[in-house]
Amino acid sequence: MGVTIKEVAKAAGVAPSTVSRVIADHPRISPATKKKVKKAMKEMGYHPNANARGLANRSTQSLGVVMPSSANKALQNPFFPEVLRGISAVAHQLDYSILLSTGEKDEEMLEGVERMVYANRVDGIILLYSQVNDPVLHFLLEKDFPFVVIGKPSERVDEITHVDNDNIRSGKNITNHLIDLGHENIAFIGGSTDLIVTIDRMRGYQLAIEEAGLPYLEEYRVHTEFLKSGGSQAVSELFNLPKPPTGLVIADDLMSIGVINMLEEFGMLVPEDVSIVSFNNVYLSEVTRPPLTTVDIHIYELGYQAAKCLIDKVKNKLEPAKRIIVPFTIELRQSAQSREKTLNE
Amino acid sequence: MGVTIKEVAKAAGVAPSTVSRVIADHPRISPATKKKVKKAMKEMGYHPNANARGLANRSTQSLGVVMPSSANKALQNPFFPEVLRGISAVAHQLDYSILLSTGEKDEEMLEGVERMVYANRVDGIILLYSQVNDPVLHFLLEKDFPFVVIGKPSERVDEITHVDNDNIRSGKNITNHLIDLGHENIAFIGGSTDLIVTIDRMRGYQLAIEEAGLPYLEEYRVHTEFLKSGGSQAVSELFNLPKPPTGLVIADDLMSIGVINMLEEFGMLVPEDVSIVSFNNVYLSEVTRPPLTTVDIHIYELGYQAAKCLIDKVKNKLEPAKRIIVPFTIELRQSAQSREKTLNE
DNA sequence: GTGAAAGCGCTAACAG
DNA sequence: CTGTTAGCGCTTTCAC
Repeated sequence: MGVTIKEVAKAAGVAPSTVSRVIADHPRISPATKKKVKKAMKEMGYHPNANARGLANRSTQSLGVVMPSSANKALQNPFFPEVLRGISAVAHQLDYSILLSTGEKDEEMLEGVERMVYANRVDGIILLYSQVNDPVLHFLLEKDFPFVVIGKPSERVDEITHVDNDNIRSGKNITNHLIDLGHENIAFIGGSTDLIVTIDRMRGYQLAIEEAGLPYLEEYRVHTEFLKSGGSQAVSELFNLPKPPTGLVIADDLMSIGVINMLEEFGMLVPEDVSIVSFNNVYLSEVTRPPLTTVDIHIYELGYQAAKCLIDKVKNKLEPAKRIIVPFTIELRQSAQSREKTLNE
Repeated sequence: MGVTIKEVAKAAGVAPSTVSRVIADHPRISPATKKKVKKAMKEMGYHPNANARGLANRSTQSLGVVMPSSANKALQNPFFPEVLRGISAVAHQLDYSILLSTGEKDEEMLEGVERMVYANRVDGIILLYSQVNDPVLHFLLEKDFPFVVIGKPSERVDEITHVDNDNIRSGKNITNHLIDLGHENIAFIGGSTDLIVTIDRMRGYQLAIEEAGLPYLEEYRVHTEFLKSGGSQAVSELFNLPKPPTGLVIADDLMSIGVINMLEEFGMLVPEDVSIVSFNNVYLSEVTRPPLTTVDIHIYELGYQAAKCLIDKVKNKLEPAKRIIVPFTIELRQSAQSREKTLNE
């Protein structure tokens, strides 16, 4: 095994506790011994043992990150690597490790989180999703374990630190963009209504539609699992309505790509026949054809802020619950065009 | 903090070591005490402390997973979540945790791995990529730390346990598919030649081309960073050649999607004007338009096998180096069609 | 400013 | 089969 603190101590001619103090950058230590010890550490290639440290001061310097269940294909959404990038950045900077947890089924996920918490493997946890009635959330709440969620918690919003976008407002804004382009029949396509993000974005859509005095129709709202076979049917039904939509608000870029391809199969072009706007601005949305008009939610920043909040919270149990709203911007690209143009073609 | 082994011992009226034995499922322990202890554990909500365990028996029950640097957009490739799924599956099953490491720059990545190793945070490491002259690989080799790579190591192939596909053969097969379809001018588009996977797939392409007596031309080989702006130019040059290709072998599905869109910009359709085949069979390749003819490399299985190998190796330092080749299959879809058809249209 | 000693929670001989 | 006794490597009072 590696060099231990004792060996360093002996080599430097001091006590182990002194070496420990040097590691911790203790104030009351003479520059001379400090230098001496540091030299010995370097020469011997000393590195503190995380386990021993953790055991001695009941902390782990690591953060748990919980991805959603991989049962659906949602995990393949580039959202996750991107948010991980943000988390990693601060973790690396502040010398934290990242423990990843996911699972095929919901039950497996809970098990994973329980293990992290019970075994004392992490100091805190970041939830990369938010859905109604989440057993993981309940568990964390019950154990009073430090955690933050990316997205808006489905309950106890004021007691749970979370980092989110204003999805209602962005939903409203992006829908308004379609309205400004002259569209009057605008449908909404989103994923599971168990996800808070879907709910919020649809709510924004609703607000814009109603404020503009346009019809907020049941038939205009489609909820389908990401790109599943059933999705194709749902979308086709939309276009068999007496008044098919000319504009689509879609809750996720990846879904948009799927929908665009479905539409093409039905012989409809985007944006010539139907305009599409969506959310996230993942990298793909820029290089797909047509490039997507989409809400940039600044995924990296979501991860970055969440990690910072969590570390604050971990270091100070009394840190109050915070809500951080990361601003969004709208990327205008080619998937949406004016209704006029649509008609003239 | 949580319940300790001592408290359980006292409650069950046995010694701590007995409790420890029960936890470890030690053979020589009477069913009676075993039951008694288990009952106490359950009642008190006991969970062993991972740190203390690790410290006492110098092991961590966790695996480090190293993703490539996030400097380029490669991280957004659905390959990674998918391979993580495979790793997670066995990790969960065998009660291992997953420590994730990545970094913006190469240097940061090395730092991350060093920390994992030096601080004794992981028992072994999985490298999710393989490139030439990788400092991380060198470090691991030098420290003689247990690790496996997914892909083919750039050096010391026989000494390093790795899980890979036969990328040369798959490259050859899929190129042959294009040849069988009657294509004679076939180009190759791949990412960085620092990546072994690119090299192998191109090599397969070369073999097929040469075996068929077709021209293996310098101008037919394009290496471009994934979907970068430069990529567009490189691709356009390809089609300004005196004999532009009618078939494209592309080293990665995501790249294919980018290329298809570029081509469309130039007014060329896939597969009508040019046929495309590629690799990985990520979920997107099935729902994109056209669906991609691609090599299914069984990503999940790669992760699954890698994790198993690593755990074997961790448990038994003497485990010999292995090479596991995960078989590939070819998914025939619509992005490639016969040269005849191409001409007739 | 530094050392001695106790202990974090668990495991692993060694006895018996 | 089970209890006793040492630690694993580090931190942290408490003295000096």
